[in-house]
Amino acid sequence: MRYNVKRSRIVDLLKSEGSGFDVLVKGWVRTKRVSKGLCFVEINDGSCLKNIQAVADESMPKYSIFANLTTGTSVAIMGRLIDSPAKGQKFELQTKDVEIYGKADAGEFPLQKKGHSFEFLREIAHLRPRTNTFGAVFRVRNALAFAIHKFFQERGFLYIHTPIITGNDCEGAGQMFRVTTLDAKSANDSQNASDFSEDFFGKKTALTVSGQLEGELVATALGNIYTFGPTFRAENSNTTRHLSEFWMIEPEMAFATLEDNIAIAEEFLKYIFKYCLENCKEDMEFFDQRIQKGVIANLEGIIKSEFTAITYTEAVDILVKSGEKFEFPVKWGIDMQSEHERYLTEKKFKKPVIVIDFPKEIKAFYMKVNADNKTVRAMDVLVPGIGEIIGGSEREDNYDVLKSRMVELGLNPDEYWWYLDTRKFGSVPHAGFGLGFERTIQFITGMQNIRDVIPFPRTPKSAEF
RNA sequence: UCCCCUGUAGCUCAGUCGGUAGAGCAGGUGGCUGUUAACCACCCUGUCGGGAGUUCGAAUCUCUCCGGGGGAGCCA
Repeated sequence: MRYNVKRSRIVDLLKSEGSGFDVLVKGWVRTKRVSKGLCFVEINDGSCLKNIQAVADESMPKYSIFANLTTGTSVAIMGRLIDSPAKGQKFELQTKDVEIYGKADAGEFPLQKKGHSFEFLREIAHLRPRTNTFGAVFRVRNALAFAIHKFFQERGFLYIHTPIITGNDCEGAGQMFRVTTLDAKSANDSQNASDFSEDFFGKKTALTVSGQLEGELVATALGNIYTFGPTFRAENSNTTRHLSEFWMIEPEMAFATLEDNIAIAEEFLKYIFKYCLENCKEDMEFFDQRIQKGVIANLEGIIKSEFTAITYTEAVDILVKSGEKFEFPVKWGIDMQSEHERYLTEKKFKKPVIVIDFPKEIKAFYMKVNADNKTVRAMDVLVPGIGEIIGGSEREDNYDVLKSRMVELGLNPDEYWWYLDTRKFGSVPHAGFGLGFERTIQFITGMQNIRDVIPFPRTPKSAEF
């Protein structure tokens, strides 16, 4: 179809100031309704949640083509944008011409006009972006990614790319995916013989479980940095909160303490929530109505509230005195279970809670040890429904303490010589945290399963598409 | 990895005491001048997840394998 009109995005047409002019729309047929000599076709082009309704009657030259369009067909519609005479939409297209790009057989196309279960849609992940819910999810995902960059860029943080293939094993953050060019058998042999000289990198390598250590190296030169990239965990986790491949944001700040870390985490979360509410209004209303009632009010409440920060010791105290019957009894020194986090965020405080100063035994080697020599300067930001959304800490900046912590936890300091060097040469106090990108999308949208906030989820036994 | 639930038409699901399967939607055909998950009528649709067993007879009971979901652990 050749016209002097440029393709318009539906989002722009529906916001149009006036009407009565010709426009060209390209998209996919969502639904169709036919009466005698009159047909309504709704087109969606992904630019927004709403469809635009195209109307034609028998006087339109290509009416039979128009009236025979089926759900899923890709089309170009040329027509006049008019004020709709019927209720339900402000504007509609009075169709003058139609062209089919690609048909979609009505008997075969799996997406119907009606709602589908998310389980079913996961099996057709290649087509699910064409649904209302997933269109909205991916638009919010995009906005959130942009908001994160915007937040850090406005504050002078530099976006740093840390490696995806990493040579330092046993980072302690979880099981790692091996990266090798050896065939499966010799890779296994090598594992036992710990001989990787034949392998591509000449050493044992894996996909990163965190960019933090490398992030620290750069932060101790450039000041404030952040990473935003894919992260991989080979854990056999089967939950609504875990993926084998997910995206993580890790800011790292030189000359910063745990208190600075807490302040920036709170400001950050409020900023990105606000950005999504303001820039994805229509999609957020959809989530509020159809996915989880109250998500908008919940986010608005959080933006206005002040986060509560309590120490681990205080948290244990609250839990012990709560009178709740927990499956895992609470006592100082244990790691907090989901049920404990839930109690704090959902019952006790009913908002995000920051827990700090955890026992050093249950936290990572790089966290700064407090003066009491029992706890470390860690922080977990817990939110209702999801649990831990941010995990961070002030880092141990004392060379000797860090080295002995590594030994305590069974790590070989020689393998981290480059990390230790930052404490040897011009060491500075510094802090940072990690934010799970998908968990944040879950929290914002109210989507229950993490597999439904990433286009093509990777989970144990599942890597189709 | 552990615990629980689940698998019936393309989708969502019903199927009682064990007697060989059904509804809505989708799809097809026809009808209807403005529909909004349009409506009305008619038509089509099944290795009841696979295998084995109990039984005269299994969607239904038992065992087993596979898939899916939820919870837990691990974590973000």
